Amino acid sequence: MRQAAEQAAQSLREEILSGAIASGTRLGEAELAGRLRVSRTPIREALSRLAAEGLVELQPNRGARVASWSEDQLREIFELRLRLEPYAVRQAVPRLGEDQLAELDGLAQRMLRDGGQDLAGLVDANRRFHGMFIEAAGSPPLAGALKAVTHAAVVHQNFADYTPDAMRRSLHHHVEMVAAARAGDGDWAEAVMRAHLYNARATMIGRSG
Amino acid sequence: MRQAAEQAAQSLREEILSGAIASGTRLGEAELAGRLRVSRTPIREALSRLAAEGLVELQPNRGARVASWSEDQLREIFELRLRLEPYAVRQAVPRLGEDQLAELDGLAQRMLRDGGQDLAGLVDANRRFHGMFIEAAGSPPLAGALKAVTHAAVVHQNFADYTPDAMRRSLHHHVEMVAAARAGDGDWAEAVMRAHLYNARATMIGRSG
DNA sequence: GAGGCCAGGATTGCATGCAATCGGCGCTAG
DNA sequence: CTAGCGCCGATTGCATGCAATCCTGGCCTC
Repeated sequence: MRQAAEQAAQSLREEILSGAIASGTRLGEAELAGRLRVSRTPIREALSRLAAEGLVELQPNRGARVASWSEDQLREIFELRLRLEPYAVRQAVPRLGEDQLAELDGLAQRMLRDGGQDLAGLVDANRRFHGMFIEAAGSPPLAGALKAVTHAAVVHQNFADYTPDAMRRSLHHHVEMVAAARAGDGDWAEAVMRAHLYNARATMIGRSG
Repeated sequence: MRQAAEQAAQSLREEILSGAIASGTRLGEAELAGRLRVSRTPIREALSRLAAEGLVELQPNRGARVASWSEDQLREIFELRLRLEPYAVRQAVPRLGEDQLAELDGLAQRMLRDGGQDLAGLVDANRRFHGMFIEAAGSPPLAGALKAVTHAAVVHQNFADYTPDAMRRSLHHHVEMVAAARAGDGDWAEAVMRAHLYNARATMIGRSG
């Protein structure tokens, strides 16, 4: 996987994770090849990878579709995030530099100020916020496991379902997490992340899926 | 990923997970294509997937190598297994049928009887043993996360480093886990798995890597 | 009128060919 | 004798072509 294929994979990943391509959408090789201006070979390679990451589902001789999740699976995904992501945050806190803290702060403030008006922007900022902690934890295996779990649709469908109260709580959690990180208090940050995820899970489970 | 590519991926996975191909080994596309009797295209697709799974490392224009792990990463991998695998066992226990219990029992007994003489056989049986619990947990996201974490070399290098005492404990843990599962006692099984992993980790950390 | 079947078009799966890049070796200069 | 440069074989990356499979619609049969 290199240049063209890598780029194609990244583009698709981005589009799926941001919600630009809906769950269940069919992904034809020829169509993608035309759209991304490469031949089908790198497209196939990209789809292969995304399938291994769990973002798309491949059916033999029947092409690829953007993956979708049942409510049970979403519940399970939160269970796993609860076991991994607070841990990741704890590991990350002592490793965050001033640059990263500033960026996290910026993201948290921006999300809070916008208040969930711009849903697409929120999804993206939220993804980057969580991603930065995972990255900063500095453990490829941990990052891999979380990538296998933290799927787009979760984050995305999620925000669409938030009540105003849940949304407010969520946005304030981000800010609090940055404060904890800046204070160098891993316990605190970990606890906030845990609360953050329970809040998200409750929102999700009470409703559709 | 379908027929030839799928088969190639499975073959390679098997060879890597069983330790037949050592960590760091170079995987040339042409060589693999010749050995597995397919063209380079499905090989490339297979390597792509295995890279996403973390079993091989792809360097642009420089081919693929079987992944290897630093001691820090191995430590981290155990940390993650400890967070996921006991949970998986707990979920699995109430879902195990008589057939599966019998198979688990057979594996545990066989490993115990052999006592670590046949290292390759042990690695394989151990992999199947753990895999059955993960499978039985019935959660694709959990299985995915654990796959991203439970790499071959870990299990493999591991057994090679076991002291006789640690080996004995490990093999008895398997038997005890089956007893717990048969008793339908998820708490028990979970606790045994936790002990099992701590035992493995201690073995690994005290020594090289 | 409904259900099954067959043909045509579309799509995937794989093999092959060619351009681009990399690594190793020998050559030259200092 | 050593360090740096450039060429050449080897390998990867991608595009294209062809065979196999699948889906869709229209038709025939009951």
